[in-house]
Amino acid sequence: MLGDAELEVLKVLWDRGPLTVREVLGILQERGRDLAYTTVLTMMTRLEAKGAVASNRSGPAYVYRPRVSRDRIRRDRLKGLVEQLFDGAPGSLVLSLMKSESFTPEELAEFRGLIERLDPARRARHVAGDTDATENGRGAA
Amino acid sequence: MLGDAELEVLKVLWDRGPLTVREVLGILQERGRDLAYTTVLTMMTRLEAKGAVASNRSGPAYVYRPRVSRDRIRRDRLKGLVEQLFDGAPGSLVLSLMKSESFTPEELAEFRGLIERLDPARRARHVAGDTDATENGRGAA
DNA sequence: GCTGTCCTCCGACAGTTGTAGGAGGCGACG
DNA sequence: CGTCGCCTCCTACAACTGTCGGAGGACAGC
Repeated sequence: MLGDAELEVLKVLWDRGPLTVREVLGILQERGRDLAYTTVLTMMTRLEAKGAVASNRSGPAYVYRPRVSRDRIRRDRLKGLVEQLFDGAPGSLVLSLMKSESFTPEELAEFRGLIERLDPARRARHVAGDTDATENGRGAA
Repeated sequence: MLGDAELEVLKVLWDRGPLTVREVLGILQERGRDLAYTTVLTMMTRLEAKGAVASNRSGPAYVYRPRVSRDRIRRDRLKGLVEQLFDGAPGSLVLSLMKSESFTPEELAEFRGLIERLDPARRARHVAGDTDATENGRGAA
């Protein structure tokens, strides 16, 4: 759905809050990304058409803000990848990643903690129902 | 790089070994995927142009076989996703996935084993404290 | 030898994405 | 008042992807 360049713009909005086209352009240019003003404008217009951002006129220019969270996009991409290449089994993905990436001891510790929390059979400690419902429900459609 | 339809064809080749265009077409049609012969031919030709498959004439038709492994594609996509959306920190991805997917006890056990293998130094040590995932860049701490 | 059946090659065409130019509106300023 | 600068809108266009049709070669069977 979202292309690479579109995502790049969306990421700027996630990181730096509501911004105008010119501001986004400026930030991207600081990073060495050399684009025309209208290119960024097109990206943001398309993002709005796709429902990924919203805008409201404020002063001379429109100000855009994200309408989808980074977390939602992350989950969607992850889910797509799992279904497309890992037979729908997220565990395969994790295994694949663990085999091909090196993790810091901190990360490993974190995983350990997470596993503890996810596996009540193993350690029936206080498994607080911390299902962080950060966003709208996992609707079907 | 590879589009969805191209990947679909490649997956058939991974699963069912060297095949002709007509055989791939047949398999896809069995799955309810209704395509023209030439469409599949185009996919396979493009896959070959991209180096993802190889072919050799054998009898009346070319027989195609994968030239890139499923594992390679998996790793590449995973890496792309990590860089694009998880700040280059594979740990963030794993955390995200673990938070939003439910795993079977078998998978969790597998992860545990994997963690042990990846971090032998800490094998016996139990991590104290609740390292809260602040999700910034890894290492460099 | 003509026809039917496969196979490949070439070209086409629409939709998406990345990139941008030019037209036209509007307020600031000399 | 004319011009500059900034903003949006519309249009364009190339690359990539998904989808195919028709031309043309090779071989089987009548």
